Amino acid sequence: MTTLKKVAEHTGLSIKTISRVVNNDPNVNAQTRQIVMDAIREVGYRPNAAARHIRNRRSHTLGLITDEVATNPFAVNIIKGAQECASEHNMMLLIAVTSGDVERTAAVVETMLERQVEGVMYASWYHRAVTLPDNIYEAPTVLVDCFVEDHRLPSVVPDEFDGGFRATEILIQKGHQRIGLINLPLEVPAGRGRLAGYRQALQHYHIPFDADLVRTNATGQADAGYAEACALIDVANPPSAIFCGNDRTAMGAYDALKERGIRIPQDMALIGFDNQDFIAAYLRPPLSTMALPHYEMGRWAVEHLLNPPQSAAPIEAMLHCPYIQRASV
Amino acid sequence: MTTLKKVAEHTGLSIKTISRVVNNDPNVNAQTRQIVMDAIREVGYRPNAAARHIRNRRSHTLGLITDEVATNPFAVNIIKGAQECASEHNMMLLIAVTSGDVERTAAVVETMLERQVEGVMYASWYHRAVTLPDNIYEAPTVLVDCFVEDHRLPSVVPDEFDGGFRATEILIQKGHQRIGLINLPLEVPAGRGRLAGYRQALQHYHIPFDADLVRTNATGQADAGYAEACALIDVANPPSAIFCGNDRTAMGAYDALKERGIRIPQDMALIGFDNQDFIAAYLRPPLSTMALPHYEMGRWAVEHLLNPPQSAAPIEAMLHCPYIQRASV
DNA sequence: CTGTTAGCGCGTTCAT
DNA sequence: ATGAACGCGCTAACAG
Repeated sequence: MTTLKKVAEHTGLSIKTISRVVNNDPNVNAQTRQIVMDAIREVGYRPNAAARHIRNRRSHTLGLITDEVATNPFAVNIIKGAQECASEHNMMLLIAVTSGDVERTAAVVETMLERQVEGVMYASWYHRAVTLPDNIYEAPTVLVDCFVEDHRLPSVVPDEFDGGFRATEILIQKGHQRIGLINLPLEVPAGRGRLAGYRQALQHYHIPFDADLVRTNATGQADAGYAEACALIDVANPPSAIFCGNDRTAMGAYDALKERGIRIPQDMALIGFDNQDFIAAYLRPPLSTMALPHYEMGRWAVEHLLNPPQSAAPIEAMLHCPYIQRASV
Repeated sequence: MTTLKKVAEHTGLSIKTISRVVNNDPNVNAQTRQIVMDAIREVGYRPNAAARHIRNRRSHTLGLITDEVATNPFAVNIIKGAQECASEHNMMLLIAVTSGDVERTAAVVETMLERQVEGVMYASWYHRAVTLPDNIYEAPTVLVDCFVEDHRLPSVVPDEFDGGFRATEILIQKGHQRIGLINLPLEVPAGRGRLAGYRQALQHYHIPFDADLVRTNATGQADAGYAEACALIDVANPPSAIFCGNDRTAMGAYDALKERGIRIPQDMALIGFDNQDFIAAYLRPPLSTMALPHYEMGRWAVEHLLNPPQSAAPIEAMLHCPYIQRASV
């Protein structure tokens, strides 16, 4: 290993002078600096981050724990957002996957704490309440796409209500008056929030709410989406547009409509939610949908960790879900 | 911060004795050990990984650099495989995304080197040749799902040839004699390897090769897959089965077949490649396909870093692509 | 079985 | 502008 000492011996200067040069201390003679720089290149010196960490008491490290996100294509942009933001702030990311297991999470947090991470993020692959081990409170923490029941930890999640409202509004503004909803189960925030947004939009535009037009995709999968779409088509007074609780539901709905020769969007408009990679864009016609702000949540989390607000109560940030216009509306 | 010293003062013992307990040194009196353990709990001592790193000269850290994999749902299982394997070996993963930019990669490698990573992995989101900065040679490195032209670095990639061979063989064993191929471009290893496997299988089973049955999906996307499938259906003597170079191609082919009322798999068998999340399983009927061993490549890379073979020449490992049987064959 | 000494690579005193 | 000495938290080597 090449150390400051090596460079010092190589130049006949003191360790401290080398250190000054490495750290851009102005109190160094220009000539000396040049000599040192040359020597550094020559011997191939590289600072030792661990030693610096010990002295400066800063690890320049953030931990990112995920239940399954690293393994779930769905939410992987959280990693990208966090990583890029961290990198802009000279921080590195330590990652770990826990499969949501609390004990495993505790162990992972423990090792991160031993490494003196300056903050930890816990990310879920879908918006939900999570159970976390106690030791996570020992580090500054931000929850990404999830929250704890008692809201003792700051978190950043998608604004489901607003997304539901705007998805419905887009359909209304296209002239639709009967709008079906194939919702996600009410057990998840996405289901509750999007439904509430849907109802609010209806009310705002003076369109009566019709319970026959609201169905639930219990599994969130494409096959159930197919079944619910069929049911929706078969009601007495069928809708002219369907707001699908997620893109997989829409994927199933596409099949149902195509089988019956119902054209999208001419005969039936469809709007999805999630902007799920490799589905939304590749469906035929490409699916218009509300995007989940994964990348932005990742960034927000790092930003918040590096720049915590003074406020006493932990924040719950709700990020905007942008509309991705394609060809199904 | 709680240090060994604190615990030592708390117990009246020497620092070294505390250290022994923490490190499970057998040379400690059982009673002393108990006293120390209690004290550790009481003062909330936690070892400092950076200090250990300096002393032991081991960082217990591996770097994972990705061009876009962290951001690309497609290959994210590389992370999961690497992470799990690392974790089993008491190592943590430092990750970085470089978007394939060589200078950025050089900078990232530099910071990883400063942190004395014990190895670095460079992962690509699809099998291809990559250009890497010189400093990557300063750390033990494994390339994942990619390789350098001169093969100076060990790498692990999918066995494209074998996958192509077996995909074709599966179709043949189902009784098909005329088998179409919508291949990926020959510029990528996947295109070359899968085509070679296809031809080899044909030859092995004494089925003549017919150039009319081989088409190329230039973009690898679903819409081009649709077009090529249409073309294949329209040849004079059409195939009874199609081997699609990737699942997105198959996704497009599904649309082409459905439009024409051709049933899958009764009228036309379809086999994909990649086992792409949220596509293969959700297509109707679910797509039978060859899975890319992303998870396994991630594991292999860590294993190789932690347990490098003695051989002089860098290995290029080719991992098996398992057949995922669903309902399209 | 336990403690002392030394030193990992670095940066902060405080001198010179 | 430069350097000597000390200490960060930890462990290896060597006493005792």
